[in-house]
Amino acid sequence: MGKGKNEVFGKKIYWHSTAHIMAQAVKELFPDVKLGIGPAIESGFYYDFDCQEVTPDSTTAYTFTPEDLEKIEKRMREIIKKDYKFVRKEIKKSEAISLFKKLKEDYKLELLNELNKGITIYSCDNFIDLCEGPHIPSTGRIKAFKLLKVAGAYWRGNEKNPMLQRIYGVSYPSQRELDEHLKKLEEAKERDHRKIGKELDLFNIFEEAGPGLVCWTPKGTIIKEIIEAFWKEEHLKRGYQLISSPHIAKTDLWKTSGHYEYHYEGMAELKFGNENYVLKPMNCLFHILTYKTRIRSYKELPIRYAELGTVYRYERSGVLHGLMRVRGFTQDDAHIFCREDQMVDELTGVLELAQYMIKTFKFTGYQVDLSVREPGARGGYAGSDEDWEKAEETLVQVLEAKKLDYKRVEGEAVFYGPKIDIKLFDAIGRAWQGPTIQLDFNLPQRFNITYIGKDNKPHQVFLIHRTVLGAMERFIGCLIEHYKGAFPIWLSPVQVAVATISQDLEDYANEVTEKLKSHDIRVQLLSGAEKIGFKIREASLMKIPYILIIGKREKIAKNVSIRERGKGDIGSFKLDTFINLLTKRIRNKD
RNA sequence: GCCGGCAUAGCUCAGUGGUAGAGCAGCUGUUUUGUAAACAGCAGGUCAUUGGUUCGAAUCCGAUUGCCGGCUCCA
Repeated sequence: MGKGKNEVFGKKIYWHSTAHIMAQAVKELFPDVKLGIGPAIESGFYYDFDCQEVTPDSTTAYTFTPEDLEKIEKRMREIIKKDYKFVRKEIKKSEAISLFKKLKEDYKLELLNELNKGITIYSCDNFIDLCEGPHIPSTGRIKAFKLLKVAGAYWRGNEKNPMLQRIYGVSYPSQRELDEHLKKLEEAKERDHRKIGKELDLFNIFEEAGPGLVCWTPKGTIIKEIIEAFWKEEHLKRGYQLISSPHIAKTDLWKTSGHYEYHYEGMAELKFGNENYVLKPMNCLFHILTYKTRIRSYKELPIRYAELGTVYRYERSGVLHGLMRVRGFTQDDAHIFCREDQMVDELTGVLELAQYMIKTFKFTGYQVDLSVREPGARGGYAGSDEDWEKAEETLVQVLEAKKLDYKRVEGEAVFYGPKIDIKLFDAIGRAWQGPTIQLDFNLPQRFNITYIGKDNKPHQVFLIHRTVLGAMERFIGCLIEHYKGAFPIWLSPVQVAVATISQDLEDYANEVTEKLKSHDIRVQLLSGAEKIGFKIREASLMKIPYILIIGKREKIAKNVSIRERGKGDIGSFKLDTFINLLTKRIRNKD
């Protein structure tokens, strides 16, 4: 299947039909399961099953074993071989209700309750399912499939509902395409930042220290520091002022902001002397206090405070994931205090900076979401309807001016305002929120953040919270997967390995190493008794961009022999020539 | 937090009720080397923790912790 729009559509039909075949097989093998839903997803399909009745005496629901999956696959093959037709039928709601009542499909009945017209069912041999369709004509069209994993999933995604068993799978019109898909999944594992992080010795998360708390190694810290230095430089260029704030603040401050009630689960409170303090889950309050240290004139605005601020949030144990979701992380935070007439320029500036970051780090795939309110939802949101409408209008204006493809997502906004979220993808296609630009109608009110206007009267400021990377941990996690550990030279913890062929060449190798160091190049000398092949292998596995081979010939000619990552031996050069080439590449973030 | 799986040496992994294993890494020695792994020896483990079953547990059962895949959550 290609990438054309029709074919993508076809893929969904193909996968959805395979989900039906799977449901049929499961129902035949486990007649007491109740069906949930079985849609096609980004890459494949799933179907949810309630297994409570499979073992009616047990207090816990039956769960599918790997052996069950094999049995289900076997049964699916038989159904496919029979080449049953998928038959579509439109029926009345009342008929549908009595049909699914008879079948004891409680979940289908629940879905039916919310449907009014155009109710269709699909049958295939003796299997009937409530389904909008469309489907492929017959089961025989499925040529290759595999069931991949089984997982728990709440009915309708609500944790108050029963947990169903979800089986994931994928199918293709040929074995070759299926094999390619499976191979891609295998290859994606090689990009996993947790694996690469260990191999390249970039970071650790110690059980002894606590889950979700990252300890950067010397190599990881180099990467982090370089990114942070770059970040600071770019912010100063753009009129931001750097500030820095402590890790804790009095609980009362978080009560004033409203965070205390709302964010309680994720916030850690501690006794500090005789008073209660909160371990900061965000940096904004310190920025606001700094703003409020004096009366501000309209002439001073916009004020842009930026900080690489480390925050702590209690994330539930099941959601932690390497560097991508942690409990302590450094936000590349900034707060912009501005007037309404400055909003468009400020938002545009932030969006441009975020795009510049993405471009500099050479991210190709990302997604832009415009997160707005739940339609019709009234309570629980700060700000007036008018505020929200105007804010959305402004955000749209900015996005369209930048000609960005974006998706409007209702209900994704936070309670205090709408936002633009930029999502980065990991190796297996999971989206992680990186940069975010959020408008805040809440804090300016609660803290009475104002400026004195031309009219000599106080006006409420417009507050923008924003990150252009997201958080250092997550951003570097995405970077590792994006580069597969082969960082561009400006970010590489070790930029050059100097490898001697025999130990009597150490003098010249030292001379080369010192010269590189004097040009601020990060260099590692491999001067041990090992053979050159061993040293090359070591340096290659560490993904060092350049390896300089030092042998007798090089020493006599005062040359270095160069191996470039991904290219191999590129020949002998004068050291100065190499340094020029290298410093240019570093400068250009090539 | 929920569902399922997993946890053996620094790393990658073997070991299904009867004395804890390999490769790599480490240390010591030999080798002095020309573009992705030289050779030998040595050392290294309360089998995550904990309770139970058993004459006997890495192995079977329970609890806890952590990790993995989902779900939910995520200012």
